[in-house]
Amino acid sequence: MQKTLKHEIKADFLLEKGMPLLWSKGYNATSVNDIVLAAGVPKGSFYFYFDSKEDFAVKAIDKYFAEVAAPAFEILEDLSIAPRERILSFYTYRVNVMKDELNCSMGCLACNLGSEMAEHSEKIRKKIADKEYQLQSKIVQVVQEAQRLGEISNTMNATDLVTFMEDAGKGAMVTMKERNSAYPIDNCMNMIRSVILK
Amino acid sequence: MQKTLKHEIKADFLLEKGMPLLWSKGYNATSVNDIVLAAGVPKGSFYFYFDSKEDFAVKAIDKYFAEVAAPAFEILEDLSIAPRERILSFYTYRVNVMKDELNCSMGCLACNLGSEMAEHSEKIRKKIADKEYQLQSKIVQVVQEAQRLGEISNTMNATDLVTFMEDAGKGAMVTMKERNSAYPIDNCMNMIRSVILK
DNA sequence: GATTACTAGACGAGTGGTCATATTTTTGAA
DNA sequence: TTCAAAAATATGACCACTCGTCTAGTAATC
Repeated sequence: MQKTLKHEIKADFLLEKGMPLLWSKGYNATSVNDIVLAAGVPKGSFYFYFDSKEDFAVKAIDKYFAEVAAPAFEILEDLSIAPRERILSFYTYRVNVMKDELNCSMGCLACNLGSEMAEHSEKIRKKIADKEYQLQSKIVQVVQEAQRLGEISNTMNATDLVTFMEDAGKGAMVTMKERNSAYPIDNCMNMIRSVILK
Repeated sequence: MQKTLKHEIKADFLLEKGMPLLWSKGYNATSVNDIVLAAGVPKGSFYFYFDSKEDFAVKAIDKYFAEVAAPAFEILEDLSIAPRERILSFYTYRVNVMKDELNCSMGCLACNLGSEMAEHSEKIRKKIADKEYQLQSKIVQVVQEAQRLGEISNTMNATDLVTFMEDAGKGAMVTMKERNSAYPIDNCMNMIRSVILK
């Protein structure tokens, strides 16, 4: 089917209304009905704009990285700031976004869907793995730059370091949801600052 | 209802057969039917042994910590090993258990359910938070002991350190599932050894 | 015969997804 | 500029199925 501009705009509207549901309730707990209700659109229209619920989720992940994660990317690329400070500022931004969301309860869409769906949907798993790889590559570049400048010890492999930081952040988000507390991500931030990036 | 021994045994049998499903497929993707089918028990019986599916999950978490996590606890308490080595050995054991499970795809039951259900079921959230707190407390004790002996730097607060390690492990498990690879947990283990516990 | 242990099967609600039909928009020749 | 034909979009009833739960009943035990 040929996709017109109008088609794309309305599909995006569905995504805009449905993404928060997917984000906070997860894949299985969010029904197609919930999504069309939130968007004020008849049920039948959903399948005019998306092949399936799975297709919707994949596109929601795209949108999440394109919109929610985009401002964080910009920080990483701001050459007016020293590399190490850029990374810290990047993480601080992400932490603040998370804290703003509904009492620290939503976490990260990609992380949530990854944990819930990685085993059950290859399409979703691949999309998340792909997007996270892109994100990680950018961070690695900045870390390497910081290492070259001597801002960060260069005894560690940059990829290993970044993987570890990202994983720590992911886990901290899960714990945050389990405890209804911001302590895990604050602690994670402190640790990254004082133990990892030095 | 008065619970007889027989009742308890059969309930435990249901848990034994159902826990792996909950573990690998998650809460929403595991139906009561799946559970009774796996146990070869009539569907109607399920609600004779459990109040609800949620109740089943809570008890499965109990069983998980009591049985799957128990051998790891013993390592932590083995006074014949020096504290720092005890912690490393404790984490190594957990990593190996995870690697054995179905191509690194199952992760940790508590972590999985926490991520999926913390927002939707207060009972499940509390049970997980409670069990993880107990686990964390034990690790903290050993870390403090290692700090007292000078095996680990005592500049960091032990609770913060352990929270960070646990979170890093949790996140590494999610990434492991997303990538179908053991690298994240191996990397996490190396980082704990060479960066955190020193 | 009374009490307890257990179970079959049905219940209503909800699922993702389909489809025939209705409406709107676009098109292009008169 | 008009207007019908064609394409795009909208709609909600409907499908077959699964869900968690419960009730009414059978089987076992005392």
